Amino acid sequence: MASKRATISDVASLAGVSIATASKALNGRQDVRAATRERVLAAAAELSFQPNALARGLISGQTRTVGLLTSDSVGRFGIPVLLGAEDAFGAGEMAVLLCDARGDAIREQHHVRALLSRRVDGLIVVGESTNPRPSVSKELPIPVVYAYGPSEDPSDVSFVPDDVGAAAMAVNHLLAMGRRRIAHITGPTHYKAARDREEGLHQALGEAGVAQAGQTLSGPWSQRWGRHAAEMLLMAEPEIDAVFCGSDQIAAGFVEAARERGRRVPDDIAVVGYDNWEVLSTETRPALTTVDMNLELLGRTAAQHLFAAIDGKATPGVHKMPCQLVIRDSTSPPGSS
Amino acid sequence: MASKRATISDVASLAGVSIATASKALNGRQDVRAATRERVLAAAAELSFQPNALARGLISGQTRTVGLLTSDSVGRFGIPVLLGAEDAFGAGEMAVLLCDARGDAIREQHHVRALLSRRVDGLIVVGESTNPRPSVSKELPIPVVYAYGPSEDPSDVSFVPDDVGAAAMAVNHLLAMGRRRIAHITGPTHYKAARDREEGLHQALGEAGVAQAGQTLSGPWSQRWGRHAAEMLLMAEPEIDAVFCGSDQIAAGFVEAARERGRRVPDDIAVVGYDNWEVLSTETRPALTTVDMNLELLGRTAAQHLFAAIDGKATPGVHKMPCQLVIRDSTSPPGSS
DNA sequence: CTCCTGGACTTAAAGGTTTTCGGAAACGTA
DNA sequence: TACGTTTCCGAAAACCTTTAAGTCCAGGAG
Repeated sequence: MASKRATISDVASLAGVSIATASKALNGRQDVRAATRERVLAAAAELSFQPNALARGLISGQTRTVGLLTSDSVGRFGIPVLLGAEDAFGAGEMAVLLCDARGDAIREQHHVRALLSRRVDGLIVVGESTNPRPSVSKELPIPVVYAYGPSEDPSDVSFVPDDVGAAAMAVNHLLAMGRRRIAHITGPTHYKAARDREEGLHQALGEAGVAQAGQTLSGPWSQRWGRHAAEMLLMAEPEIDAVFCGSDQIAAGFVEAARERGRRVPDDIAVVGYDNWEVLSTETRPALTTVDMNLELLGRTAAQHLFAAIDGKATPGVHKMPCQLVIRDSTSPPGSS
Repeated sequence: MASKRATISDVASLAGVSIATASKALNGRQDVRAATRERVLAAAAELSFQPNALARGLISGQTRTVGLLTSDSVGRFGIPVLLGAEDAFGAGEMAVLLCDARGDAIREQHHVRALLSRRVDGLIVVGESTNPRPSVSKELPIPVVYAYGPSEDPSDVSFVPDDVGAAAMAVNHLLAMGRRRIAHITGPTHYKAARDREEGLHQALGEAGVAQAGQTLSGPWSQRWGRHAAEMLLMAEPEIDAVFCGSDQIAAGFVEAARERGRRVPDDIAVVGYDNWEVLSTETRPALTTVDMNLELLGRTAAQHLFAAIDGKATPGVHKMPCQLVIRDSTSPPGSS
C-alpha cells in the first residue's frame, strides 16, 4: 500500500517545473519544450502518477461517467443491453455507474438523485419489458436514453426492438417454407411484446392472404405453458403445420410436447421461437429457428446516441431496432427430410 | 433543463447565511440554531440543491464508490455475484462502477488504472470460473476482494463456493435415498470446479464405503455432452441407479437421453445437477434436484468484506461459502413412485 | 540600439465543498 | 464594570487540477 498518492505537484517538483507546466506536458499541450516534457513524463512514470478524476471533473464539469439504471435485477434482457452499452463506453474512456432499482419507483428516484449528485454526464434507463414506462427525464439537467423499455414521453429518446417487424419476418419465413396452417402461442397480453408479435403475425398472414390456424394462445412465458398450449392446440387444430412461439421457452415446451404426441419437428410441424436464448435455442433438438433481438447492438446504439445527446445532438423519438431471424433446424419445407 | 445547478453558495445566500453555516446545517452538525437550519433546508429544497459529490470526494478522499471488475462478459456466474454486491452497496450510499475486461489482461490493467484515477474506495474482482487467477492487488492503494474466482495470492481476500462440500452433500443425498451405483458426468478437467466436485464425490463415497459406478466422464458443460455421456454410460454401466452431474445443462441432457432409452427418472435413475440454473432445473421434467451456489449471497458477502477492508479490517485468505442442495423431483428412493 | 515577436515557463484563479479557528453577541458572575 | 462562558456564525484554507493571463528572455527587424 503506497504511502500516499502522487499529485501533479509532486510530479512538478520532481521534474523541477511548475504545476502548470507539468499539466501541459502531461496533457500533450503546446508551449512546452520537448526536453521539459520528457522530464515531466519521466517523473510522472516514476511516481506512477494518476490524475485525480475528481479534481478534473470539478473544473471541466464533465465526469466522463454515465449512469445505467436497470429495473430488472436478474434481467434476461437487461444484461445484454448493459453489456452492449458498456462495450460502447469502454471503447472510449467512459465509465458506467450501475444502479438496480428492482422495479421500485421510489428506489429509482433515489438512484437518480445519487447519480445526479455524482454529476454523471448522462443516463441510460433499461426496462424489464418493452412496455412503455414513466419518463424519468422531466427537469433533469442531463440527457437520458431509454433502452428496451421505451419512455411514455415521445420527446424522450428510446430504443426498442422491432417486434412487429421481427414477427412478420418469422412468419414470412414459415410461409416461404410452404407452411399454410400457422398457429401462435405467446405470453401474457399485458406484455406489449406479446401484442406486437401477434400484430406482426397478422400483418404477414394478411399480406399472404392466409388465415391463422386457431386462436392465439396466451399464457406465461414458460416452457410449462408451451407444453400445455401444445396439448390444447394439437387437440383443437390437429392439422397445423407450423407454430410461431412468443419465446424460446414456449417453443422448447411445444417441441417437447409435440414430439411426445408423435408429431415430428420440423417435418410435420415447423416451429419458430423468439429471443435466441442460447441455452434453449441451440441445445434443444432440433435446434430452434428463432428471432434474435440483437440486444447488445441495441445497448451499444443507445450508448452511442447518449453520447450524441451529451454533445447536444439529441435524437428524440422511439427508434425501432431491426431484429434478425436465426434459422436452425426447427423449420424446413414440410416433410423434406 | 435547469438553467444551472445550484451550489451550496446559492443556498447560503438565499437563506441569508454564510457557506459554512449552510454546510453545517445541511450535514446536520451542531452549532446551528434550529431556526437557521430550517431556513437553510428550505432554501436547499427550493433550489433542489444536490451536493457535488466530486467536490466532497476531493476533500474527504472518499468517493463512496467501488469498482466491479468482471472477466466474463455474458457471465452466467458473474451476474448474480454482481447483483448481490450491488445489493449490499445499494443499501448504503455506495455506487458501483462496472468494468468488463472480457478476459483480457491488458484491458483489465487499463480498467484498474481508470478506476484508480476515479479514486474508487475499493475493488471487487469477479472471475469467470473458480480457477485461481493472477492477483491484481499488487501495490494497489485500495483494498481488493475476489469473488467466485479466487486470487492466486493467498494473502488476498477471496470468496469462492465450497464445491467440494456441496458435491459431497449432493452425493450424500443420493446415498440417503438408497442409491448405491452412482456415476459421475462433469465438465472439462481444466476447470477447478470439475475437479473439486469430483473430489467431493470421492469423499462422500469413500466415507460411505461405496465404489463409484464407472469412470468419471469429462466433457463440455453442455446439454449435448450430457446426452452423449448418457449413451456411453448406459451402455457401459447399465445397472447404475444414480448420476451426479457437474452442471444442470449436463443433467438436463442426461435426463433427456435416459428417458429416450427407457430409463425412468427418478424411479430407475436419480439425477442431481449443479448450478440451479432455473430455466433448466425447474422447467425440465422431472424438475432437477441440484446444487445452488448462493452466488448472490457470495457477492453480498464479498461486498461486505470489502467494506470491512476499507475500514482497515481486512480478512485475508480464500473463504469457502456454503452451497445449498435444492431437492426437487429428480431424486427419490428407488422405484418409490 | 530599440522595439517587437513569440516561445517557455510561472502565477493565480477557479471549480464546490468541508472544516478549523476565530469573532461576536448574549448572558451570568464577581 | 470587568471577565468568563456559551452559543451561533463567518472567514479562509484545503483538496487537485486546468487554464487564462502574465513574466521573462532571446532573437530578428528596423
